[in-house]
Amino acid sequence: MRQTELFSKTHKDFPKDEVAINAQLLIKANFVQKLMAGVYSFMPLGYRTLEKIMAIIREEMNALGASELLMPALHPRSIWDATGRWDTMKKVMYQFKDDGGREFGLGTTHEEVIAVLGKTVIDSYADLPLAAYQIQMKFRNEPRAKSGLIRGRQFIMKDLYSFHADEQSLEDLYERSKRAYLNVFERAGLKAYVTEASGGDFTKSFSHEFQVETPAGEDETLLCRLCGFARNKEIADEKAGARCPKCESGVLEKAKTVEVGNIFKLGTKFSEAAGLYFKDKSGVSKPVIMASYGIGVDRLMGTIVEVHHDEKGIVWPESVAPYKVHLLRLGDEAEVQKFADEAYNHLTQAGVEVLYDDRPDVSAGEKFYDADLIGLPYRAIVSGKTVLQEKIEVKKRSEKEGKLMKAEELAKHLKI
RNA sequence: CGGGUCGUAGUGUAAUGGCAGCACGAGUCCUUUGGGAGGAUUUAGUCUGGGUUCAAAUCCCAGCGACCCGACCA
Repeated sequence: MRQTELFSKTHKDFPKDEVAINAQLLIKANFVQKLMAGVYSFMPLGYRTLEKIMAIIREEMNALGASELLMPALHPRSIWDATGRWDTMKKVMYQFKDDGGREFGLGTTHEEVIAVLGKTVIDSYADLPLAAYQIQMKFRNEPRAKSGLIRGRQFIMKDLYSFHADEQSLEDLYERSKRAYLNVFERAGLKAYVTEASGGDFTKSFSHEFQVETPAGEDETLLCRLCGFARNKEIADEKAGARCPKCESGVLEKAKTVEVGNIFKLGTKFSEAAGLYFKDKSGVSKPVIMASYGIGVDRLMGTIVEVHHDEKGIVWPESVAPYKVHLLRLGDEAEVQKFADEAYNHLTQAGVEVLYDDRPDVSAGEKFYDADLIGLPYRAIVSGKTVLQEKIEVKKRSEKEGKLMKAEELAKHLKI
């Protein structure tokens, strides 16, 4: 991508109202723009990062045997009345009427819709288990949107729903989903703690949250760094400083964390409400057992920035960086242009994702600042100096010193 | 939803009742090009509505909006 063609421009100043680091950096580097509190546009660089994150999520969900689908954001009141949640979720659901007086809500979550869909594919125990997921926009009337991408009124969520004939089948997928979730977060550059939390209205057992430690977090989690045990502070009987109840040798610490995912056993509440039943082996009709599994996709992006940045800007993990290499052309002389164009073409054709700062009349210093701010994993420089040696100067964002190499060498290096 | 802070050019800021100014950005021209270059010139603003006053960006009231603390958070 040539930067002269990119629908994006960095800002010289931090946005004055933002305190959250993820909001400051993502807006300054123009990965996102705020339309109103808790509602963001994803600019080309931000959208590419989102796509990278979504690709990781898709791989892990598909590996669980789940099918991807897409449900509507606009829901009729009737499906929410069936579960009684039209009233109980009044405060968080955007609800409205059309000119004819019909009532609608914008989806806060999709248990109601998926249960209805389940009826079209599930008849018998032989159809189970099944799992389906989507990556879609959710709407919640947050009384207080805050912390940039961490808590929005409109946000992107991956929601997976699973359907089972018995508890054992549910337990099996539930445990496998924990591993899949940890894979997602690890691949995105985050260490997540599987955290015991309240099971909510639907189950007596715990639900599980995936918490990432960062000062920007709005949750408080008691965790044991020794064995990785973690419990939401809201339900914990223990206090900070107490011995870990799991490994019995670590000490529990209170940490600020961001909840990037959660998994819930739903039981049969939604299947019963929607009339989602299956025939077991003896021909008896039973409600399908369900579970739901969520990941806040854009919240995950914000959390990555909270964890991976320095005083100069973002330091993207390679797995989610919008491009792998930021190629900077310093100087507009014909030889430099030609050499830089060739390097860009070579890398691109070799399959390397390159953002090419081909802007004319922009000082070297400004290009350096922008490159540090945007935070791609590798910076490659072409200038009068490097052209003389017929090489480019390559430096990792996370390192101080670069070295000269040919474009072919860089392409080869990145392929490994 | 309670409490607090705050709304001035595209962005960041100054002007504490008396001519709305500065920097960056953007446009044009010239010079520059390894860590946000220099000169010349042009451009653009007081959130909305009401009130007080000879006079309001400034004081008062209301609304709208942003951020922070709390409450809330399938």
